[in-house]
Formats: sequence, C-alpha cells, structure tokens
Amino acid sequence: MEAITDMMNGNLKLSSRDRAVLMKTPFLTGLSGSSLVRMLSAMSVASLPNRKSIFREGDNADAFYCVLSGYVRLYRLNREGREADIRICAPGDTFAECQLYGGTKYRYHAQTAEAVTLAKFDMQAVRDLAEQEKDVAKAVMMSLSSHLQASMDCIANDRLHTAPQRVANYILNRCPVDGGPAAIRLPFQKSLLAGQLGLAPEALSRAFSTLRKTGVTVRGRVIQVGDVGALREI
Amino acid sequence: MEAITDMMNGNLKLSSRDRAVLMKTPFLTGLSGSSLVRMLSAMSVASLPNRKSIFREGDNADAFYCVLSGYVRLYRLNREGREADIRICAPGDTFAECQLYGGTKYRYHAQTAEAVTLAKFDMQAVRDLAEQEKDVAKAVMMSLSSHLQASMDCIANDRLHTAPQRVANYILNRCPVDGGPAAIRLPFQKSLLAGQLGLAPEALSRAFSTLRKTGVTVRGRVIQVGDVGALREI
DNA sequence: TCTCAAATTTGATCGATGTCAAAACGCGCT
DNA sequence: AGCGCGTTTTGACATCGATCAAATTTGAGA
Repeated sequence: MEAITDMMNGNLKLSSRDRAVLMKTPFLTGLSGSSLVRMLSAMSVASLPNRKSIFREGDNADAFYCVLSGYVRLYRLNREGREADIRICAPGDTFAECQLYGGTKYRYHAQTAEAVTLAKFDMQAVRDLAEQEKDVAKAVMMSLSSHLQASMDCIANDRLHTAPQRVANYILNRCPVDGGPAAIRLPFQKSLLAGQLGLAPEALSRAFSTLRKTGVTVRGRVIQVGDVGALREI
Repeated sequence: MEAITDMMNGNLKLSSRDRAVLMKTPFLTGLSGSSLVRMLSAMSVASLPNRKSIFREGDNADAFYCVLSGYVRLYRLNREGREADIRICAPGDTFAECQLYGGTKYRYHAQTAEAVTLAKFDMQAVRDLAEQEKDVAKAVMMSLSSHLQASMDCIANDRLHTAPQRVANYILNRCPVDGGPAAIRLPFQKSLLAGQLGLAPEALSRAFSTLRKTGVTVRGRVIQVGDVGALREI
C-alpha cells in the first residue's frame, strides 16, 4: 500500500481530496493490490479549466477517464450545431470505458463544465490488463452495467415524463428518503442540470416554478422541499 | 463440436434457423469450445406467443435472454399506465445481461412483440462462468459496451432530432450505403417501429408522409427511397 | 377471391417545450 | 456594502408531437 501512495504522489498534481475520490471510484475499489498498482501505472492526472474540450467525436479513443473534481459534459451535435447532452459526469464517475470493447473512435464530445481534475487511463493498457486480471474485467463489467442501466433509465425518463416530473425525480433522487421537508443544494449550474434532464434552461426554470405549487422553493442553488411525499405524487 | 450439436438437439424445440442465430450472436461467437459448452448447459429454449410477458419490472433477475426469432419489447410504465419502449430486441440480440453485475431486480418489463423463440441463460451460472473464463467475461464486456453505445445514441437521437429525421436515420441505417435509389422492408409492424423511435404511431405515419417530398414511398412494410443521398440531408 | 379484424392513416385539437428577447437576479469581486 | 457580469427568469410566440375519433387500408384466413 505504501507503494501505491508513493506512485500516486509521483503523479504530481493529485490533491488528497482527489486521491480519495479516485480510490473510491467503483472502478478501483474492487481491485486487488497488484491490479490496482498496474491500473495506476496506466494512469495520469490532468487539470483543465472550464469549457475545455477533452476529446471530440471521431477522435481516436486511446484513453478513458475518471472525474476527480468538477463536472464533465458528454454531448453530441446535430447538423445545425445544436448540442444535446448525453451524460453529465460527476466526481467519481468514469466515462468512455465503453470504448474498451466498443470501437476505436469516440462517439461523442467531452467537455469540462467547470474547472476539472481528471484521471486518464491508457485504453490499450487497461484492455490488456482486463484480459489478464479477472478483477479488472469485473470492474469493467460493473461499470458498464451501471452506465447501461442509467442510460436506459434516461431513455424511459425522457419518453415518459414531463419537465416538472423529471425535475421532481431529480430532486427526490437526492433527498433523504422520508416524507417530510428537506433541502438540497445543486452541485452545479442550472443550465447544466437542464442539459442533463434534456431540457432548455428556460424549460427547467418553468418546471421549477410549476413545482412551487407543490411546495418547492428555489433560491440560487438551494432547493427547499416542503413535503417530499407530496413531490412523489407529481 | 459434435457434443455441442448433440446438446443443442437435446434442448428440443430448436429449429436449425434458431440454432444458426444462436451461434452467430456476438455473445457466443467469441467463445472457446469449453466455454461454449458450459454456456449452452446454462441455457434453455422457450417459445412464446405474441404479447406475452417475459418478465416484469421488479421481478427477481434470475435469467437473461437471447432472441432467436421474433421481436421483444423492453419498456417501462408511468403512473398512469402509459408505456414507453426502451429497446426493441431483434433476433440475435441479448437482453438483461446488464443484470449480471447490476442489481438483483429487473428494471423494466419485457414482452414479446411477435411469436418469439428465446434462449434463456441462468444468470448465476453465467456469472460464475464469467468469473472463471476470460472469454465469457470478454463477451459480456463487448455486449454491454455495444448496448451502452446504442443507448447513448438513442438519447442523443431523441434529444437532437425531429420525428422525420429519426425515421430518415432509421432508413439510412439499413440501406446500402451508396447515394442512389434503394428499398428496404420493415422487419416488423409500424407501431413497433414507432415505439422504438420514441413516437406515437400517428407521429410515425406523419413522419413518413413528410418524407414523401424527399422521395420516400411507403407501401405496407416496403419502403422505397428515391435517393439515399437526399435523405441524408434531412 | 372475399371477409373481417387489426393496423394504419388522416383530420382536428391541445398541451408541452423550444426559441428569441428583455428584465431580474445572484454571486464574486473590490 | 456596492458594482458589474454572467446566469436565470419571465414573456411572447412558434412548433412539434400526443391524443382522440373517424376513415381507410392491409393482410391473414376461409
């Protein structure tokens, strides 16, 4: 374990907070010591400012990533240049691991949505490692499974629910589960939340004001819920 | 290999066409002989009529499936009982493998959308097998990757494109790739296609008639495209 | 070929959300 | 505490797609 800490310190730029996030990411928590060492040696760390491209659709997929701090937006463009978010990645999330076994080009754009610290994993190295080490293969399978389930949830959510319902779901998913009052703080800008929910920022704003009749109060990034139970009925 | 054929014949009800589909599914093509034998012994075959439930959201996820013939619909319900399709599974497709490493309950309903033949794989047996055999783990990773990519495509498609554009995409994805005229035959009912594209049947019908100005003619299940290149411009 | 139920199309209407513009607000900075 | 910019909200409007109902077509089976 000393070796691991040393190695990570060798990778400069890694704050203790970032290190904690890295070690808690589902991708690494299940690994044995030797797999972990080899994963870390296939990894480098980078810090990027806001609004910086990480990769573009069509680029060669030679790395996948774990967000250590900040948020990353995965999105695609239509012909007229309008953007649609596919996923918002939070600290601890990995993205683009689907390219390990899914084609050689990225299929979407990735861009920072804040100042971001990233762990970057060499795709070929991890691919080789997954062939050798069962725990690495298992980490890949678990990660892919949960992303697939989240994506299917997203499709169903988009197709079944209106804007206020999606917002209510979002709030409920990060509320203590009882039925009483609660408050949460958004982890990022509302425009980013709008994209995550597949809405224009104006539509998110209107959804919040619709939810006022259900006892939801919004001030800046703070959302107060009068009655969590009532919100479930929306 | 004789052993494999014998085993499959032992599983009654497996037509030679179904057997060919089964052996060509990405999940099985990459397997070594011994892994293949063990996969097949974790498998059984079932035939179901149209509109039959395969499993329901919330059921214990103790099997995943490969479609051998017919089509299967994965969908979820909202509170009022409206259905939204998440995925349409064609012959050769596997579904619910994301439950191998993703929770113990199914997250959506699965229903036949035609008379269907299914290969049913015992979840725990395959889970154990994936832990032991690298080629099985790899098959799982490849399958999950491609489903994840398809789901992300679906999200982007829903959020970026109008109904006629989605239909044009669908047609283009199964046209010979040159720029001239082409014809395809839909493999299933239009109402199923509508669900796959996230549309009401009426909206699909109107999308087809919008595409008439772009040289698309629809008669029953046959779709004629005057100019594949022109369709790309939609 | 004929029949009939099921699937699809068409028409009319409505509600939800995107778009553009302008006003209001929140937040970091000094 | 006040300033100023970027974000969010509000308003007006246009568009898309859902819904309901009715007409039409399709295709499987007699």
